[in-house]
Amino acid sequence: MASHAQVSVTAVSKVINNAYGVSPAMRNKVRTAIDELGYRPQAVARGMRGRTFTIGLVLPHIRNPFFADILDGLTTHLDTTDYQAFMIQGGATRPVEHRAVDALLSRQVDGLIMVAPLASKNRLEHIAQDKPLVVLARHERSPHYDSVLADDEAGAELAVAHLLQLGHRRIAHITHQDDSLARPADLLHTIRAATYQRLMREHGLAGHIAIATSYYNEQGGYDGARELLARTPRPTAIFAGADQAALGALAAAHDAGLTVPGGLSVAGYDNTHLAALPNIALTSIDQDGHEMGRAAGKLLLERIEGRRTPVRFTVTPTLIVRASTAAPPAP
Amino acid sequence: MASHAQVSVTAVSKVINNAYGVSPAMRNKVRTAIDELGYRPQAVARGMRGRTFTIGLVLPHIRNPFFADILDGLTTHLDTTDYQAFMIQGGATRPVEHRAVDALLSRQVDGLIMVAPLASKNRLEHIAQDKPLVVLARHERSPHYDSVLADDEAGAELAVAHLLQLGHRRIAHITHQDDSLARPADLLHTIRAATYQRLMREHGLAGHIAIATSYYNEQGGYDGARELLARTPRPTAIFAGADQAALGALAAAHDAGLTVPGGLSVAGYDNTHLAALPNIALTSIDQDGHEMGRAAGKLLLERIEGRRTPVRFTVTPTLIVRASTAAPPAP
DNA sequence: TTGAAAGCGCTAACAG
DNA sequence: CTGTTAGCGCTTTCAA
Repeated sequence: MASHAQVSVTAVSKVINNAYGVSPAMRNKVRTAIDELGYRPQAVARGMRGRTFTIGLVLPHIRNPFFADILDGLTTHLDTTDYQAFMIQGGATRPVEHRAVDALLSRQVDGLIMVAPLASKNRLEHIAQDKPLVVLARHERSPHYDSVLADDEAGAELAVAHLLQLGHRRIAHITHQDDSLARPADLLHTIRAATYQRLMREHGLAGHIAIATSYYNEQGGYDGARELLARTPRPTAIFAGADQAALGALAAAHDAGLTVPGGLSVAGYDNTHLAALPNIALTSIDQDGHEMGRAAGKLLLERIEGRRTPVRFTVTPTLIVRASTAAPPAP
Repeated sequence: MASHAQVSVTAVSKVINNAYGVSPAMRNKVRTAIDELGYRPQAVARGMRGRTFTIGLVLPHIRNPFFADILDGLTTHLDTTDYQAFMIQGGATRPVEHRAVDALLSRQVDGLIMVAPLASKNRLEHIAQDKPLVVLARHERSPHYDSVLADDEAGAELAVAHLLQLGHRRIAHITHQDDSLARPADLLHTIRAATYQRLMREHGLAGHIAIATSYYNEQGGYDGARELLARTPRPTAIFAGADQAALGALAAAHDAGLTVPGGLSVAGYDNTHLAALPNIALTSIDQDGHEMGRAAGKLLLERIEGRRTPVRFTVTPTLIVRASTAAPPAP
């Protein structure tokens, strides 16, 4: 490349990096040669001295459409820069997540974004020690990494309050059981479940608290709802901690011969695209994944540029009412 | 690292690569040091001489749950090896896909898997010239890369034949419009649409052929179905080329006041998890994405190991009948 | 069986 | 403003 342009490799490097000390003539010569050869700098070699312009995105999995919103937001921001995001599946267990992070680090990414990680806070701080890190959807405060999160307490409150206002008293909840080493209070599903319980108690409904612990996915929602609907007296509303689980709950209601919302009200969380489909029409909590992804990208690049002080970016969720919730059936 | 073990870097390299010419004693010494230091070789530096043990997976997007099946299958295979897969979003347009591939190549991945790429066959062969490549879901034959695909003609035939057998005559189809430079006949949505037309003609129903050209996603299915349902006479069945579009079609039917399957039958394609939900209960074509992902991983590693002859792996789809299809309403 | 040495393609420090 | 030089952490000859 350098020989084709008849200049030094240094010159090429400087042009590519927009560094000081290059004459316009030189710049042109190099640019021309780059175009003629279709030359692309090898990110891998650049990485040995400086940056790879690569950031790693650790997603638990790619089945939840909410993560697609986050990715889109991140991409929106990154498209204005030289950085590229690579995704890797963190999986459902800590060893797999651990391996995924190692894989990213050994490939010299410039920074990491982890979505709802299972790792302990210790481990996250360990990672943050030598790589810029932004953590999404975890509530702990760390001096070493940035956080992007939604106010899950406010969101859960919106959902439960909505059901209470409709007149429901026997409101049940489906929560998630994971392999995390985080403090429970820092996990979004724990917060959603705790808020549900708090509101029930505040309304004198402590005796009606009913929680099914399964998973934030379709099967989990199905199983959880089956269990809840088998109880006596049967709940008149189910607040599922995630839309994916709510879909399963809708299925279980259907199989139990219950109409929604006539026989059972169902509310979800995340406001994924699917919730908006008319024959799903799921009341849900919107938390703007696009904005969260965008913010995560912005914060990470700031950190890569050298910021050391931690930043916490919070999104305020809103309630989206659809046809899956209504007043309870007359007793 | 080498100094800690009191051996040469060469020795370390050999141990890590299980190369010949290392005594058991040496091997042990190095292993011990590796464990003590928690040492991880830098994939990036390895990449400058040899492999990075990284493969790139180019997905159009991560919103379609079918791609999650493919990824799971791929991961299943890769977990038995030293390779790691990184995903990158190829997007809806060729320039974005092009950029994604460049990003992967400049990071020295050892091989590429592209799912339903938009690039021309020429461009794919160009890529395959210097990187092992496996292409999923495209039908052209190339001497330079491997293909993993489902028999889309057989699949579409299953769906349409099913509707015909139920007694439908006014069967409509929703197809996809993309930014691809491939030969139309090599694209799965073109094949599905062409097969639909062929079957209609073979059954003397050429006059009832009705195709809406939109997109294989929820909004596309909704818009396409709206258009089809506005025609006179109205179709009694819609075969959507993808489950995602079928979901939108179900929504449109709902909005048009049509019950499914009473007023309208709907069939999809891909048999995603959502199709199995009872209140979706979508008749669909299953094509085992898990197996396709597994095969793609296997073929790519073979190619990385040196295979040069092209391989074509085909999956045979099956029909999964659910409650969204039934006999047409009496005229 | 071992290790010294020569790069891989780049960036950063320094000299001209 | 430009080019020379010294590595980055590995793998791969090639001598010892």
